Amino acid sequence: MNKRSITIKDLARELDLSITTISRALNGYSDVGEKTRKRVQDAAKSHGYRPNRNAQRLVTQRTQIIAWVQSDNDNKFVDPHFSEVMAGVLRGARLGSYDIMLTSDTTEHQIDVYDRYVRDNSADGFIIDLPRHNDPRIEFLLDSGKPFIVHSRDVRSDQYSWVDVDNPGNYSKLTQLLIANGHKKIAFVNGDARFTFATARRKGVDLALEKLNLPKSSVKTYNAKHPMANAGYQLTKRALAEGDISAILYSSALMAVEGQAALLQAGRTPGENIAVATMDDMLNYLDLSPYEGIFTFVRSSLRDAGEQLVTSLIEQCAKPNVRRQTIVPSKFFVADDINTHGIDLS
Amino acid sequence: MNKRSITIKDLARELDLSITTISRALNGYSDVGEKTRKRVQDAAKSHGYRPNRNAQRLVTQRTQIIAWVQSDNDNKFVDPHFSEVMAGVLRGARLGSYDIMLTSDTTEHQIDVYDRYVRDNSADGFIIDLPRHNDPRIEFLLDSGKPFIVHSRDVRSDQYSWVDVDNPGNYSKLTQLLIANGHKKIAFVNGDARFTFATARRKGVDLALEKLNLPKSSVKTYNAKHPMANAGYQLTKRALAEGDISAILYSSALMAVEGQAALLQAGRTPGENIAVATMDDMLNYLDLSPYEGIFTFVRSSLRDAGEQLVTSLIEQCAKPNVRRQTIVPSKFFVADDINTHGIDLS
DNA sequence: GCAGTTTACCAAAACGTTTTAGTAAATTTA
DNA sequence: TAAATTTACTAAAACGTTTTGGTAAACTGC
Repeated sequence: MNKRSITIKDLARELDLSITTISRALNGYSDVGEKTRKRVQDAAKSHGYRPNRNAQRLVTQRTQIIAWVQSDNDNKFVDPHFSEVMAGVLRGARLGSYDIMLTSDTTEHQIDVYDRYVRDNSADGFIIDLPRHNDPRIEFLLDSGKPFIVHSRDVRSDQYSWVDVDNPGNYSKLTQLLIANGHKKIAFVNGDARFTFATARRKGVDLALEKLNLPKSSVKTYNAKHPMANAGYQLTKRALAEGDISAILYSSALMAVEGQAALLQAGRTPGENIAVATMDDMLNYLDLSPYEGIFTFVRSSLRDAGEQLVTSLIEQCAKPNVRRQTIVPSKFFVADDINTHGIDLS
Repeated sequence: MNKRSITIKDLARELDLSITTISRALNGYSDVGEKTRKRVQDAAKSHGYRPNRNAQRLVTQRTQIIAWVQSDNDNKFVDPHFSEVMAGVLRGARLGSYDIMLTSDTTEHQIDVYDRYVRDNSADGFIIDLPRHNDPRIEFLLDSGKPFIVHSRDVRSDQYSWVDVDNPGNYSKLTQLLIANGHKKIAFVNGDARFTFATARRKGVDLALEKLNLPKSSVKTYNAKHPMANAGYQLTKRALAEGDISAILYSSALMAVEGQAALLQAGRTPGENIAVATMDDMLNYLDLSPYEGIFTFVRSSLRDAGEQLVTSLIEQCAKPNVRRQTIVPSKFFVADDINTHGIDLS
C-alpha cells in the first residue's frame, strides 16, 4: 500500500550510473551508448518507472495540461452540447499526450479561475467555449500572453486562435432555401443573443434577406434565454401564436426536436404543412437521421470541433506565435418538400 | 507577455526576510510576528503572488487533483448522464479546492491510464463512474492503495467508498405500486446488464415479485445495449409488439421520454391506457415535471450524487483509512392513475 | 540579575526531475 | 605518435516550494 514510486535515483543506484545518464537515456539523447540505453530502458520498464510529473513540470515550466473552465451559473445548467465537445477535446488530448483540467464556476467568477491558473502554473493553455459578446475571458487571456483557443469567435477573431462553424454562411443558405420554396413568413428560434454564435446565425439570415431584397421582418427571431429548459417547445408555441408562419428555423437540433411537440399540438406536421430547418450538432443521444427528408438541416460535428480545438491549442503551446483559425465543415440535408433551386450548398 | 510569475524568493528579497518566514506567514504558522505576517500578506496580495502548484505538489507529495477517466468506446458514446454527475463533481471540487483531471480512453485501455496516473503522481484520488460487474478498475485501484470512490457499487462494496441510490428499494417499490394497481403484465426497459446499476434495479423488481408471490415472468426485462441511440423508443416498440402489457417500467427518464413516442404511435396514452413508471435523474435538459401526475417516478439528483462523490473522496484523501458509503435520497411522485395502497414510499 | 521560557526569525535540506558545463577515454587525423 | 575530435559518461545547479532543526533576543519569574 502507498508504496513510494520508483525514481530516477533508484534506477541510477541499481545500474551504477548517474541520474543524468538515466534521464538522457530515457529522453532519447544521442550522448548515451547503445547498450547502456538498452540497459536503462529495460530496467525502467521492468520497474514500471514513470517520471514524476510534478518534478518534470517544476523544472520544465510546462505542465502538459490544458484547462477548461465551465460556467455553471446558480448551479443550474450544463449545456447538453458540452459533453459532445468535451468528448472531442478528450480524444485530441489523449492523442497529443495532454491532460485536461476541468473546473466550473459562475460566469462572473471565471476570470478569477483563469487568473489563478495563469499565476500558479497550473496549465499551459486554455479553451474557451461558448463565448459571449465582449467576453472578458478573451480579453483576460489575450493580455496574459498565455496560449488559448476559442470555440466560436467574436469581433477580435483575428487576434487569437479559434475553431468555428460557418454560421453566417449556413444560416444564409438555410434562409435562402426556405424563401426560394415560397416561404415568406418564417420564425427563427435562436439561442441566447448574448452568445456570439446566436448573433452570427441571425446575421446569416439577414444576409440572405438583404441579398433577396426582403425586409428583415420576414424572419422574426425568438431568442432563448440561457439557461432555459425546453426552450424549443416554449418558443415554438410563442411563434405559432404570434405569426402566420409557414416555416420555422431552429438554432439547434435539440430545440427543433423539442419544438416538434408544439408543432404537432397545433396541427402542423413538419414536411407537410410546415417547413423545418435547423443545424444538427450530431449530439450522440439526439440522432437526427430519422428526420432526413422531413427537416432540412446542416450537419456539423461538435466532436470534431472539440478535437480540432485541442489539436490546434497543443500546437500553439509548442510555438506560441502560431495562430490557428479553423472552420469545421458542414453538410446539407434537404427535406423532401424543399427544392434546392440551384442554391450552392457545397 | 509570458512574464515569469512572482515567487516566494522575490517576496523574501523585497521584504528582507527569509523564504521560510514568507512561507510560514502565508501558511498561517504561529511562529511569525503579527506585523511581519501583515507585511507579507500585503506584499503577496499586491504582487498577486500564488504559490507554484507544481513546486508545492513536488514537495508535499499531494496534488489536490482528482482524476476521472471517462470511457469512450469507438469514439462513439458519451453518456448523457455524464455531464450531470460531472456538474456536481465540479461543484464539490471547487468547494474543496481540488481540481478535476479528465481523461478518456476505451474501456480496455482504462487501466493503463489509472496505472500511469498512480505511478507518475498525477492525482491524489480517483472517481469511477458507471461500474460494470467485476470491473477491473475497482480491482486495480483496490490494490494500488490509492483513494478512490465509486458511483454505484458491486459485490465488493464493503471494501471501498461509494455513492449510490437505493436501486433495489426504489424499483421494488415502483413494481409493488404497479402491481397493487392491478397491472399483471409489465415490461421493464432497463439499462445494459453489464452495468451494476441495471442488475440492481432488476433485483428490486424481483424482490417485489417474490414478496407478492408472483412469477418473475410477470415483468419482462428489455435491456438496452450500451451504447444505443434512442434505446427507449426501440425497446418500447419491441415490448409492445411482444406482450400484452398494461404497464411499462423504465430505467431512466431519458428512455421513458423516448419511449413515449412509441407508446403514442401504438395508441397507448400514459396515464390513460398504460401506466408508466421510471427513475428521474433530474437531467437539467430533461425536466420531468410536466409528467407529474402522468408518470409515476422516483426522483434522485445525479448532481447531488456527483457532489457527494467528490466530497467523500477529498475526505478520504486526507484520512486514507476512512471509507464513506452514501445512499443519495430519492423522492416518489405517484401518477394520478396510481393509488398508493398504503405502500411506504418514504 | 539570572535561569527558564517564549517569541520571532532563519539556514539548509528535501522533493524528482532536466539541463549545463564539463571530463576522461577512445578514436581519428596528419 | 602527437594533436584533434568524438564518444560516453557525470557533478552540480536549478526549478519553487515546505519542513526540520535550529538560534538569538526578548520576556518571565523569583
